[in-house]
Amino acid sequence: MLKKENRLKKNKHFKYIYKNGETKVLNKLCLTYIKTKFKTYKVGFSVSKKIGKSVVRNKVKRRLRQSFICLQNQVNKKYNYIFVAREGIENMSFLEIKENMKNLIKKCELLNENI
RNA sequence: ACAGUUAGCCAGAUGGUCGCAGUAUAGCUAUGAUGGCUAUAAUGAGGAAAGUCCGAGCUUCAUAGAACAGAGUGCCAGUUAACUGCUGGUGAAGGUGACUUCAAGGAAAGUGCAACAGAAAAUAUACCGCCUAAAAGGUAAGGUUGAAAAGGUGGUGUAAGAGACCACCGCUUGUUUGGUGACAAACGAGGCAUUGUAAACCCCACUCGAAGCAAGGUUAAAAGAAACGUUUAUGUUGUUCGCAUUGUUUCUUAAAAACACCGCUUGAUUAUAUUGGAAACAAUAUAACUAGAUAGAUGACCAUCAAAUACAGAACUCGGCUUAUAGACUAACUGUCAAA
RNA sequence: GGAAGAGUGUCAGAGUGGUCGAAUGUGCCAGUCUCGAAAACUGGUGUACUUUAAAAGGUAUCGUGGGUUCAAAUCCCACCUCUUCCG
Repeated sequence: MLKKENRLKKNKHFKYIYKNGETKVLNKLCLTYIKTKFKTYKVGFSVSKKIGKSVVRNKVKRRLRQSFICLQNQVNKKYNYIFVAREGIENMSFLEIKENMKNLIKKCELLNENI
């Protein structure tokens, strides 16, 4: 799991990022990001009720978290991120999601490959 | 062997690497705050956690108040904290059977409804018919309609007919016996009057105050703006009475006006044994403490088990009901066929 | 987590248990009008299966499945889907 300080929690923060951040979409995964005001970066995940029942939603959320943990060290740490799942993601395997996330971050030019 | 009925049980396991949650212990740090970080330890979703359909605990709302309205239940006995639940029985219906199902009081307290068709839909003014020569009547056997037509079948009887009378069956009703009781059986009597519908209104008996952990409480509580109101407003399910509070509500800014902490998990708890009971269930003894999150904890990868998983994720807590469900197992019983 | 409400032709939306496949509007089709269109006016029109040479007919269907009733879109029960409200 992510550490507590790296999680987005407040509804207010989510609203702020949605309002002011930039959004990009790739293959049923959506990323909204903005420069951070906190000491470290923060990440949030959003999975809506459209995707399925609670079991399915939990599964998707866990896979998203796990994929982010794998990419954690390669990501630019001066930004806040929200990942939003779209319909169809429940049929993708873990590896597909991980690969997809990596490409999405690359597309936003936030991937720091030197570190 | 095949086909079934009932009851019960399991809900992938083991090992390795990384990672999460609260708890306990130790250390470091220092917040408005019971905070934050690191290490170690053991623990960490279900049989339905689901639907929210019933019932309770718990909390708040005058005194837990009054009346009317409203809602629910409905064979009998037992059981439970409580229930529309459960257990056993009675009756009815279904099945060859094991067995299963049932909102199963009252239509003789009253009101309503029964379309179309039909003579007539409940007070029979009787259409065709039958009978008396006709008139005026008698008749409810036969006909047609309809979901339903005024006890049924067979005889006696008659002008023709009719429970008018008789036998059997059904119905109503009385007594006796058995049973705690629902009810059953036996023996008589009536001579059939009074169709169906109460998951139509209703009557009878019993039960129900309301809202829900987003309940509600604790600490702290700065500045600005708007709306309503001056005995109104708000709360107490609907209405009336009665009662309580004295301002109430909303928005903006700063971590924040709770997004902190309590409520929150030791409980009608779980496991085992014994006793009582036909069973549901109850009593006693011993042992155990077993999730408590708040953008919301169980995941990712690898190996083995022939193969590999269905329905599905705690959100204050229990007892039921209902619905979803791959695969595997246990026990008892029934029918058919074959062989001995 | 808790509390309410809704589901009827293509779409919107009425509907006392009985002549209801079901008012009305909209959409679609045909006609009148016009040089041609629009508007207006008139008439028709749900879907599936079945039967027939065709017309006319028959059966089912008011979210799904049961029940009460002679008879259910309507009454009762269970389930499914959608919507709204409570910080």
